[in-house]
Amino acid sequence: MATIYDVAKRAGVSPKTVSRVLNGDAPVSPKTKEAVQKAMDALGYVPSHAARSIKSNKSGLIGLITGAISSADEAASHAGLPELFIVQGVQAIIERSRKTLLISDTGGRLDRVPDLVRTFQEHRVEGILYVADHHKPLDLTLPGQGIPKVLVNCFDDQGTPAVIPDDEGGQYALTKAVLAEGHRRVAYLTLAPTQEATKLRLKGYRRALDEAGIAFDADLVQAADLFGSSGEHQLIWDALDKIFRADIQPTAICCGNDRLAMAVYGILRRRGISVPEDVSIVGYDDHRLISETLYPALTTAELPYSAMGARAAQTLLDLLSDEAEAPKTPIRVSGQIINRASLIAPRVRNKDNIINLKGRTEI
Amino acid sequence: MATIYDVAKRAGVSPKTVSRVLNGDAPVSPKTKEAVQKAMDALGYVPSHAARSIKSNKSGLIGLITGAISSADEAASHAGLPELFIVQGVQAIIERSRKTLLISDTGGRLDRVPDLVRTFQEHRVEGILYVADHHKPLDLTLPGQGIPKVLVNCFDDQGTPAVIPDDEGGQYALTKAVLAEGHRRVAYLTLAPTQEATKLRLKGYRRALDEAGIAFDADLVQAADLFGSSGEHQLIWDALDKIFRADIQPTAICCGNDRLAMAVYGILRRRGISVPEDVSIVGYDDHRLISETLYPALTTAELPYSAMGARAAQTLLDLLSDEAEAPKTPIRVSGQIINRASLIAPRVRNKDNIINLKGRTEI
DNA sequence: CGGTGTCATGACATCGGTGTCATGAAGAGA
DNA sequence: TCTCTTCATGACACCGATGTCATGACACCG
Repeated sequence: MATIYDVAKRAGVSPKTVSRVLNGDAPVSPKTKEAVQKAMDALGYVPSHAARSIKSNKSGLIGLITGAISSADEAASHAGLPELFIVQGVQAIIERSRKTLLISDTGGRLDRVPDLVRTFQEHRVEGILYVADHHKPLDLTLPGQGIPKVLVNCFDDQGTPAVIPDDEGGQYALTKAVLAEGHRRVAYLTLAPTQEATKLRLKGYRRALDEAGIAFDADLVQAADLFGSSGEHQLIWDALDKIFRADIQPTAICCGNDRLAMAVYGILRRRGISVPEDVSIVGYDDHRLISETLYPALTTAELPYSAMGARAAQTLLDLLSDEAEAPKTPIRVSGQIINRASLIAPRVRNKDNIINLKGRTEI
Repeated sequence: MATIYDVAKRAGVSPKTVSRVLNGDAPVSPKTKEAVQKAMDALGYVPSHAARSIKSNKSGLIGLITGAISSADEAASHAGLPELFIVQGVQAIIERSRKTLLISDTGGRLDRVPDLVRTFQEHRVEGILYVADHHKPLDLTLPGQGIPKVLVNCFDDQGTPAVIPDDEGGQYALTKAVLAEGHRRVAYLTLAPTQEATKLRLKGYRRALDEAGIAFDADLVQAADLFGSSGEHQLIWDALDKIFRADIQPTAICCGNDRLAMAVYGILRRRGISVPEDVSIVGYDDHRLISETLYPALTTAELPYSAMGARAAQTLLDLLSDEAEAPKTPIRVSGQIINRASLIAPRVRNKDNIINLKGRTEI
C-alpha cells in the first residue's frame, strides 16, 4: 500500500504538503494541489488510519458489544432481532458523526466480555455501547475503566447511563386501545413473570384498567412464556384453558409478544375460535415479520429498538463531546401502537356464542 | 492511556524489555518479568493496536459489508435475518483466527459501498467479505483493488470467490421428502420467478418429480411472492385458488419460504382447510422463529446461512495465508431437511373430501 | 586465567502520518 | 530600492510500538 512518502516523491513535494492537501488545514497552491491529487490517484493512495490515530491519540472508533450475532443456539425467541434493530439505530447516528463502529459479539457467553473490552481498548475506542437482548438488569460490571459507556436495553445499579424501552407506558397505551374498542374483559398472556418487561407491562395493564374503572381479575392474567422448548404449545394451550374458564369470558387477549400471539392464533383456530370475530388479539414488539404476515394482521405495540439505539448512540456522542452530563436515571423510549386487523369491537355475547372449549386438553 | 514508555519507566527497564514481556519473543528474567507485569497492572496498560499495526504493516482486520443492519425500511421479508446468521458464521471463524471483524453497513444503498470500502482501506483490512440479503447476482464491482474478497449469498461474472446456498439440491431433497410420504400431487407456491433461488429450486423440484416418474403439471406451480405489500394476502389467496382448481387437487404444498407458509396457514384455515390433515405444507429457510412457533410446526429445508458465513470466512482466511487457491466457481453449501408436524402422509381422497373452496374470492 | 559462548538487556532506527517552526519568495508600503 | 508581511513549502521531531544490533555480565572450558 502506497504511503504519503510515495505520493510526495511522485508529486515532487514534501510529505507535509501532501498532508495539507489531504486535510486542507493550510493553504496549498492550486498547481501543487493538482499535482498531489494526480499522484494520489495514480498510486491509489489511502491514508493510514493507524498512523493518524497514533499521532492524534484519537481513534474515531466506538465499540459495541452484543450477543445478537451469535445467539442462534438459543431459543428462537431470542433470535437476535432486537439487538439487530438496536444496532441499526446506533449505526445511523454513529455514521453521521463520522466515527466507525466496531461491533463485537459475546457469542452468548458473558465471560467473554472482558476479552472484547480489551480488544476495544487496544483499538482505543472512545466509547462503548452495551446492547442486551431483552430489557433486564445487567449482571456484570463492564471493565474498561475510564471509557464512557451507555447501556442499551438494560441497566445497572451503578449509575451507568442507560436507554430502556418504556414497557409500562407501552402496555398502558395498548390496553387503552383495546378498551377504546369497547372491550371490558381483557385477558393477558404474559411472558415470564420474572422478566423486567413483564413486571412493568403488568403495571401498565392495571393502570389502564383502573382508569377505565375495571376491576383487575387475576384469573385473566396467565404466564405463558415461550422458551422455544417443545412443550411451549402445551403451555399456551393450558393458559388459554384457564382464561376461558373465567366466570365471564374475555373478548380480547393481550399477548406478551408477537411470537406468542402467533402461537395463540394457531391454537385458537384449532379450537374453533375465530380471530378477531370471537376474540381480539394484540401482541407486543411489532415484529413485522410476524405482525404483518399473520392472517389477520396483528395489532401490536412497537418496541422502539431502532429509536433506542439511536438515542443511546446520541447520548454517548454527547458524553464524548462534553455536550451533556450523564443521565442519572435510565432514559425511557416510547413506541407507537400499530393498529391492524386483529383488534375489533367485541360482539355481544349470549349463551349461544359462549366459547366452547373444544378439545380442551388435547394437543 | 498509559504507553509502553510509562510501563518501562515504572518498572525501571527499557521499553523494548516491556515489549518482550508482552510478546514473549525473547527471554526475560523472571524478576524483570514480574516487575514489568506489576507495572502494567498498576497502570492498566493495554498495548496500542495502531502503533503495532503501523510497524508490522498488518492490521489483523477483516472487513464485512452487509445491508442487514439497516434494512428495516424494506419489506419485512428482507428483515436482515439471513445476513445476520451469515455474519454469525463469519464471526465464529474470524474470531478463532484472532483477527477482528469490522462490520459496515450499506443502509440498503449500494452507492455507499465505495465509501465503506475506503474506510476499510484506511484501516488496512486484510480481506473483505460482501454479504447479500438473498441469493442473487452481484450488480456492482467492488472497489478495493488488490484486497482479497469473498462474496456470500451472491456471485459475479468476474470470478470473485463466492459462497452460495445449494437451492437446487435443497428443493430437490425437500420435494423428495414430500414424495417419500406418499404424495403424488405436490403444488409449489414460488417466490418471485426472477429470483435466482426460484429458478434453481424449481429445477430441484422438477428433478425430484422426474425421478419419481411424476409428470410436471404447470397448473400446480404458482408465483406468490411476498413483498410486504398490503396486497400480499390477496396474491396468495388467488394462487391457492388456482392450485385447488386443478383437475386433481394437490395433497401437499411447497412454499417458497417459511414466511409464505405462515401466510398460507392463516388463509387455508380461514377457508376451512386443515394442515396437515387436508394438505401437508412445507416451507423453506428453517426460519425458526416461524417454523417452530407455527402450529402445527413446519417441515422445511434449512437455508444454511451460518454455515455459508463460516465457509466464506474460512475461504478468505485460506486465501490470506496462501493455503489455497481462489475457487473458480461458487462454493455451494447444502442444508438439512427439518421434519416437523406439517408434513404427513396424504389421506385417500374421495368425492366427500375434495376440498371445497369456501369463500373463494372473498378476503 | 583468558577466551568464548550464552543470556538478559538497552540504544537506536523505523513504520506513516501530523504539529511546530523555519525559510525563501513574492507582494505591499515607504 | 529596501524593509515588512504574507504565503507556500519544507525540515524535523514525535506519537507508540517493534526489529536490529550492540553491549555487559556471567558461566564454561581448555
